[in-house]
Order: sequence, then structure tokens, then C-alpha cells
Amino acid sequence: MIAIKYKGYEVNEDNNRITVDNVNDFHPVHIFECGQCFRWIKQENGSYTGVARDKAVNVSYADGKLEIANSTMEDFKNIWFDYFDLGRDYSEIKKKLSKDEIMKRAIEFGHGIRILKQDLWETLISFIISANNRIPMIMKVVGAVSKIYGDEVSMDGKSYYTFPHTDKLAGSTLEQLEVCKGGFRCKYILSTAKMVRDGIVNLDTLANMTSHEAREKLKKFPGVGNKVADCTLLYSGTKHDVFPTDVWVKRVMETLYFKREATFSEIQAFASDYFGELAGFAQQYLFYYARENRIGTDRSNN
DNA sequence: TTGCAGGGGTCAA
DNA sequence: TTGACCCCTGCA
Repeated sequence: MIAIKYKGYEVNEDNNRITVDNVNDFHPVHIFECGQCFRWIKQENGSYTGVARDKAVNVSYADGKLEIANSTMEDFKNIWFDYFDLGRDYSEIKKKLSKDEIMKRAIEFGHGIRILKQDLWETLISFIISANNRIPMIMKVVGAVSKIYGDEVSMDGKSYYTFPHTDKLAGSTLEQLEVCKGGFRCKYILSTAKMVRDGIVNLDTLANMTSHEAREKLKKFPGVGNKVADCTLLYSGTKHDVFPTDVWVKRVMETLYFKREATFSEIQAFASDYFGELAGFAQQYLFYYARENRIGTDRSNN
């Protein structure tokens, strides 16, 4: 048993299990089902099992205590602290974003949302797969890509698969990749993988660019437009001031803010002006609120 | 049972 | 600005 203080948290390691005390603004359902990730599966006991950063873990949370099973203290410090964005004060963000009744409602609804710091490469490929696709399908395709091209890791006697590194995917043929059922997106994945491998676009440089520059850089990849680029930047924790605008976000903005139809650029301009540096966080609360309540569809309660 | 629309977007015309 | 695109699900 090891017990340490780490960046304000009390962290314990016992029997390959990490517990972190006094974690606020954290709700696994909100975090894992707000559309930012595709590799976390809900278990019968309400915990989530997933693979990230080449590790399989099980995550649960209750009464301020976060538990990460199948993890060491080293992994917590090197991976999970940043992955779960534990260094960020979400209470402060929520306070700043609670500037109107709409945001107050959305934040109340998704109060435990955190924006994960996922691997940039994995996020890029995952969101290329997300184009014109549904979440269960995206999860199946990402799972298949990992199973075929990733490495096996085990937890509790069960096998899991890491997301493949760039070289592995880039070395595939289109025919092999199509087994994963990515459909027309497979050719985008393969071309993107080759471009990354060959250094045509260097993902490591994105963090040092402005959000606009980073988005334009990402759009050089086939299958990447504004939406996929912004999702990649936000869900990898690279840029938090982007406002990925998909049909759900468009609907919620039109229904609750504009009260009329609005164009993509109108919504972008509004978000940038109104939410500023916190636009990405606002987008997550709004997206989760809109999708779970079917805002803007004929099945909504509004 | 079969058939068809449409989905958290991008590309090409 | 508009249709095609893989594949799957939901719903007649």
C-alpha cells in the first residue's frame, strides 16, 4: 500500500488499484457518454472499462472517490491524472459559463462532464470514423481497428486491445482495413495514417499553433473538415476554445439561442464571442444536454 | 419478411 | 449548394 499527496489529491495504491480522494465535478456517465470517446464500455455495476494510452483499466466513482483498477501509482501520475484533466478546476469553469438560464440548465444536467486528454492520433482517426455515423457503429469500428492492428493487453483474465500506432495502420492495405467496416471512411484512414507516418503533417506541432492554424493543418487530412478537426483538437485536450458544431450543436443553438435557423459560421462566431476561451467546455455541456433530451427534434420535450 | 430512409460529415461537381 | 457515400438500425 502506497499513499501520497499528488497535486492536491490524496492518492492511494493498493493491490494494483488506485483511489483518489476529493475528486469533484466527475461523473463517469457524463464523461464517457458525452460523445468525446468511443472505447469505454459501461459495466453492470456502473463502472466503465476501457483502453487508453495502451492500458486497460476499470474506472468507478462514488462520493468524491475515484477508483482506477488495474493501475499503478506511476500510471496515475504519468497517464490518468492528465487523461481525466484532474488538474483543472471545473467548478470555476461552470461558474463562468453559467451566464444564462440555458447554460445553467445544461451544466446542471451534465455537471460531471470533463474533457478527456486523449491521444491526438487516436482521436483524429476516431473522429474520421465518426463522419455520418452513429456512436454504436463508431465504437464497433474503432474496436475492430484496435483488435486487428493493436496490441493485446489483459485485465482480470480478459483480453483488450490498444489503439494501433501510426506505423501499424499506415502499413495496412485498404482491403485489410475494410474488414473493420469503416466503409467509405477506410480510404481516409489509410491516407491519413500514411501522411502522419511520412511526416507530411506533424501532429506534435498543433499545440503550439493558434486554434485556427491547427484546424487548417488538420483539414489537410482527407476526411477531416471543420467538425472533425475541432473534435480532434478538443477531445485530445489540445485546444479548449474550439466549438465543434455538428447537427446536435446546431440544433441546440438554433432552438435555444438563435430561435431561428443559423449557419455554421454564425454559430461559430457567436460561440467564440459569447463563450470565448471556454467555448469547448460550453459545447460539451450543450451537446450532452441536447442529445440526451433530443433538443430540436420532434421528440424533444422543449 | 422485405424494403427503405437516414445518421454527431466530407468531398467533388 | 447538393448528392453520394458504407453499413446498420428502426420502422412501415
